[in-house]
Amino acid sequence: MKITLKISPEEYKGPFNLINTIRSGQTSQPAWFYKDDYFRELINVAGKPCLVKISQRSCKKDSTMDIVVECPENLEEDVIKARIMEIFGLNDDLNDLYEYLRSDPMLEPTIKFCNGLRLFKAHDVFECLISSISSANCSIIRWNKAIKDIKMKWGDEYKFPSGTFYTFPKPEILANVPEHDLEEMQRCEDNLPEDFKFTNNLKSCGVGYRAKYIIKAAEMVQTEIELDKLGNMSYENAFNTLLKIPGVGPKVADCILCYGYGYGYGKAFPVDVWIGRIVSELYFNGEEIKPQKVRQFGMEKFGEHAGYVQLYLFHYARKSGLLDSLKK
DNA sequence: TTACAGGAGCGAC
DNA sequence: GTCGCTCCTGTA
Repeated sequence: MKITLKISPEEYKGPFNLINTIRSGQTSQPAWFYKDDYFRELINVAGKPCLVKISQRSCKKDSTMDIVVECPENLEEDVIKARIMEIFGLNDDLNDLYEYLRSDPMLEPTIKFCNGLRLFKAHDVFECLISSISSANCSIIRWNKAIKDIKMKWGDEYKFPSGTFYTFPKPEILANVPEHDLEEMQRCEDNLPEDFKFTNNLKSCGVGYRAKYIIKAAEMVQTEIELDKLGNMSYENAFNTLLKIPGVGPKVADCILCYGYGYGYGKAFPVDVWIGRIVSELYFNGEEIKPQKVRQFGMEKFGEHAGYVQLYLFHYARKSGLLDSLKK
């Protein structure tokens, strides 16, 4: 059945820009599929797979969101709305954030370049974990494609009037997929034609050497790591727990806490080379600083706003040309 | 064509 | 604990 609803600017604090939020490359999930003015994704709402389509009328910032939900049975509007509010960071108070950003001359310019940009939270923390592992040492385009490939190959397929969508596979599925084409070949008992292309393995999705990390991560979340409990731990505890997973270092762990769990972990400050260069340029006269120091600096200086500050600094640098100037 | 960019793992110190 | 090499793929 089909449910339509709206979320108006009066329902959240500060501006919201849907396109920028979805396309900002946050590792909670790949960008949603875009067609005919609507961004689309299959979301689990109250245990039901629903196709959620969202459009923000015209390009005007702060404009109302039009939402169409296709789901197998009737769902409370409030439940759907709460889920969407959570995913798009609409419970975060951006007026409060902007007041904070304006108090620092280095951060103040980020506001006009990132207006309405919000944390894009995971709708599936396991997907966020694997997305974040895949993003390491990799471009946004590449890891987005990899995750979409994984969903198509091993996710559950759901057909809706407006198209076919896939869930992110459960850990027990992903833990058992072949790592590379040799392993896939060994598992085939049939007589295959000589020129058969092996494409049902993780490496064929473009994750490269991270394939073995992904499989191991999928195993670990079924045994020693309980993703559901991470959200209730102290930040340090959750961070150290995530570091046990292969392929998860400090940057990836912070991304998972920031985008996967949001709320309590506003102080996570994911540091990649770009954030390192930006922080160095803005606060240390371009002097080279080690990532660990940048992380410590970010967490101490920006406190509970650290996650948003890193998001805003990166996009400000991208759009203002600062990033290009740092490449030289 | 080859060189390099991008985080994390790993072995050497 | 820190250094430097390696992993894979896309891009220049």
